Amino acid sequence: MALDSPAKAPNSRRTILDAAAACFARQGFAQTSIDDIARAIGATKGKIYHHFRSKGELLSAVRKSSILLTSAQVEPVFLANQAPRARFHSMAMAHVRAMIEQLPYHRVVIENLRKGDIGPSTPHERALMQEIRTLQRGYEDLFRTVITQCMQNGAFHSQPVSVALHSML
Amino acid sequence: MALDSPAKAPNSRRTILDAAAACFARQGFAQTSIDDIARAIGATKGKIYHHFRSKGELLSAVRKSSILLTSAQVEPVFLANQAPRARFHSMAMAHVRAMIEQLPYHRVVIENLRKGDIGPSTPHERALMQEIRTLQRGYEDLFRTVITQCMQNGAFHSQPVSVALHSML
DNA sequence: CCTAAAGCATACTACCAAGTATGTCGCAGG
DNA sequence: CCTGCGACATACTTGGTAGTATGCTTTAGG
Repeated sequence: MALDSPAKAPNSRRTILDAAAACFARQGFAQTSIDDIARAIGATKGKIYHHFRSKGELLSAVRKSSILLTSAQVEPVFLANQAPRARFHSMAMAHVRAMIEQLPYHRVVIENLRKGDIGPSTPHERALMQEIRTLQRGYEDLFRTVITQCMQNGAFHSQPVSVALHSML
Repeated sequence: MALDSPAKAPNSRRTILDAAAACFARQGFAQTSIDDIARAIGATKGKIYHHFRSKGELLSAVRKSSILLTSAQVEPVFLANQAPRARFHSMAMAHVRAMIEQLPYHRVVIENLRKGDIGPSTPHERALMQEIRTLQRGYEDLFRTVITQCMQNGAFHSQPVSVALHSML
C-alpha cells in the first residue's frame, strides 16, 4: 500500500526505463525523442506519459533507478557478516558487477552529471533531485563506513576517506 | 591568396567560433541555439549562416580550430633545437598551456568525441571530419616522434608508444 | 450486469529552433 | 554615377518534438 512508485509495477515502468536508459546512453538525452523510446518497446507516447510526467522526470527516474539497482546488489553484501577487509572486497566486486550488468543506466548517469544542476524548472522535479542526492549519499555511505572500518582495523593505510571513496566513481 | 578559410578573415569567424565554443562548453551542443550564439556577440543568425553552412559545421569548425590553435603553440616548440628529453618537456608545457588558454574549445572537443561517429549526414561534412582526423593524427605524431626519440635515447623507459601517448589526452 | 478506473493508443496542439529567402548598406572598381 | 559583391539584418518557412485531449479496451468489484 505504498503511495506511489516502488510498488505494484507489473513491469511496464521497468520496461520503459530500460529502453530509455538504452536510448539515452546511445544517442544522448537531447537527441532522443519520446517516440524513439516508445518505438523501441513497440508502444506509443501514451504509454510513457502515462507512467512519467515529463521527459525530464524520465531522466531522473533512470538516474534514481541506477542507484537503486546498484544498491540492491551491494547492500546485502554490506550487511553480510564479514571482516572489514573481505567485506570491502565483496562490495567492490558487487559494485563492479552492477556497473557492468546495468551499463546503459550508468552511462546515462555519467554523461548527465551536469544536467541536474541546471534547469530543473518544476518544483516536483526539485524534490526528485533531492531524493536522488540523498540516495546517492546513502549509497556512498556504505563504502564510507566499510573503508573507515578497514582503516581503524589497520587493513588500509590511513588516508582521507573521501579521497579513497571518490577514486571509485 | 588561399582559396578559402585560413586567410582574409578580419576576425568575424574567430569571434563567432569563440562565442560558439563558449556556449557549447557551457550549455552543451544540443541545448545551444544559433540565436544564443548570435546574441552572445550582439549579432543575428544571418551573420553566422553567412560564415558557416550549418550548426554541425560550426561544431566541426570549433573542433578543427581547437587542434589548430594547439598545434600553433606546440609545433614551434617541436621544431626548436633541443635534446629529446627537454623537447618533450617543453612540448608538454606548451600543450597544457594551450589547453588552459583555450579551455572552452577543448571542453567542446571532449564532450563531443562521439558526435563525429554518428550522423555526419552531408558529404561535405564527411570531408571536414576526415580533415580533422588527419590534423589530429598529425598533432599526435609530434608527440609520437619525440617520445620515440626519448626512448631510443634511453631517457624514457621503453613502453608501447601509443600507451604513453594516450596517457596525455 | 454495470460501472469505473487502469492502461494504453490515436489524434491534435503549441512551440521552438534550423534553415532559407530576401532586403539593406557600404565599398571597390570601372 | 552605376553596378556588383561582400557582409550582414529581417522576415518567413518548415520539420520535429514535448506535451495534451480524448477515445478505446480490459479488468476489478459491487
